[in-house]
Amino acid sequence: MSTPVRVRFAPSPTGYLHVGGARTALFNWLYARNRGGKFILRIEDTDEARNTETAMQAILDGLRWLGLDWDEGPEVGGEFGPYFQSKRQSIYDAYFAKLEAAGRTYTEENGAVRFKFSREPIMVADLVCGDVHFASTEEPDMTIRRPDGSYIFHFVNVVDDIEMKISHVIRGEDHLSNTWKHIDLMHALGSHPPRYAHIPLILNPGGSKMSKRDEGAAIDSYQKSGFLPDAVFNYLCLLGWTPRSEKEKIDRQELVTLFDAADIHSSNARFDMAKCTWFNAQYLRELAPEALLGAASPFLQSAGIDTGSNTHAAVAVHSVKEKISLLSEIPAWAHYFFREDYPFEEEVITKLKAKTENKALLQAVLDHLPSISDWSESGFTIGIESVAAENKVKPGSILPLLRFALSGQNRGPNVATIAHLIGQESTANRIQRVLTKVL
RNA sequence: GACCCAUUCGUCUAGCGGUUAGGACACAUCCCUUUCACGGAUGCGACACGAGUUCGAUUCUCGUAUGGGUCGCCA
Repeated sequence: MSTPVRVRFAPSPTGYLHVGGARTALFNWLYARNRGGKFILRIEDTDEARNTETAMQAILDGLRWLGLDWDEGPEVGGEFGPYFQSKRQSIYDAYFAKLEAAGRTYTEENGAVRFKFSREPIMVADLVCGDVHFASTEEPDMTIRRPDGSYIFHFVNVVDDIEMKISHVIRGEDHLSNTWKHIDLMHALGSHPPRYAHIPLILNPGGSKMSKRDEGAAIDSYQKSGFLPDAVFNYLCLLGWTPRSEKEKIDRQELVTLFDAADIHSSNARFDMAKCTWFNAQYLRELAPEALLGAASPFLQSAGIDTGSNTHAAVAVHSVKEKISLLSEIPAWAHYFFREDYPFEEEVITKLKAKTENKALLQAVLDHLPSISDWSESGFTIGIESVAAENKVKPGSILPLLRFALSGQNRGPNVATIAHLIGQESTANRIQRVLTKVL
């Protein structure tokens, strides 16, 4: 009972990191961290024709982005390496010889080799699905080696799990039906099978398997659309697993503490982008101004916004934090803090032109501006209140006009906040410009 | 076709024989409010179906239906 926990994520570098694969990695990682075990990354690149270096980097990048660090594997090494199946041929040859010696193989006419099943009933004692019984009598013997001497997934997967002393195999439920074959192979090789935990699949909103066309299928798309890794991490955890906890927003450390493979569900879950986005909004709101600016800067840059010289940049970006759910929304909500040539939304122009007194009110504000000596948010507000009183209107009649003048749009943070951040001079210039050119 | 897994609001789920079947997302309404949001409140909304076991089934058993998966010299 004291065997150390060693789990692995074993992707095949044929494309990108899929959301289902990412969650498999996540559960393995959580299990290892919870039990004080090792999380191993093994690259299953036995199919030369389909594997690429860029695909492998995409997988590594995706795991790193999610904060899933591996204890053994590519770039970090480990005592059971190499961690690329393409570099373990001699190990496989040795195990293959063992199987041959045991009389459990036979060769096809063209040179491919099959593993002779025991044809005994086999039970998979699954941590998630319970005891699953297989008769193992109908299926044809499985091919384990190609005519060219390279090995098939089922064989190398099993050999590596033995060699790397994997204690628990946590993988997608799509592997459950083949697990008896792996156990049969393990027995033939004289090894004890690891514990298995087959986790439910992530389905698209339509209820079928997530494909690369589905929104949210590729992990790098989350980064591109402005998700925070912690939010995606949290959401993915809750797809197929529920902690004994009332809340849903749970930070990484607490998830590690709470995680237990026994609580993993056995039915598939559909992916819901709206809820994932909600999680992101929650995590976004926790970011301090500087952290938010850091996270948002790639998006600001790609929108052509330069925040470098603006000393209020962090505060400005922070002021729209509660308006948005994704980092990618920030440029549209905060661009006017960083440039004077911001656009004016057409429908707002039309609305303002409809009332002739609007122009006079803006002029009154402009005239009053120089007499505001305290350009703090409260100082500005007092100034606006006095303009309102002089013109016998409520501040609520003036503020929307100002918002439009200062930002070009009809939504955003407090007008006082905007005015304070862009400064007194820019405020006057912006009102002046609207008066002469827009209205 | 054979085998395997599953089935609670639209979605994610709680429930582990007796509950007004709870929460979250989404949606709707109201409150707050200079806007947009946040937040708060309320509403909408589910045990796939049929037998059996039981004093009593969402919960246990068996069927049926539906969904998903596996049966590759892909992984």
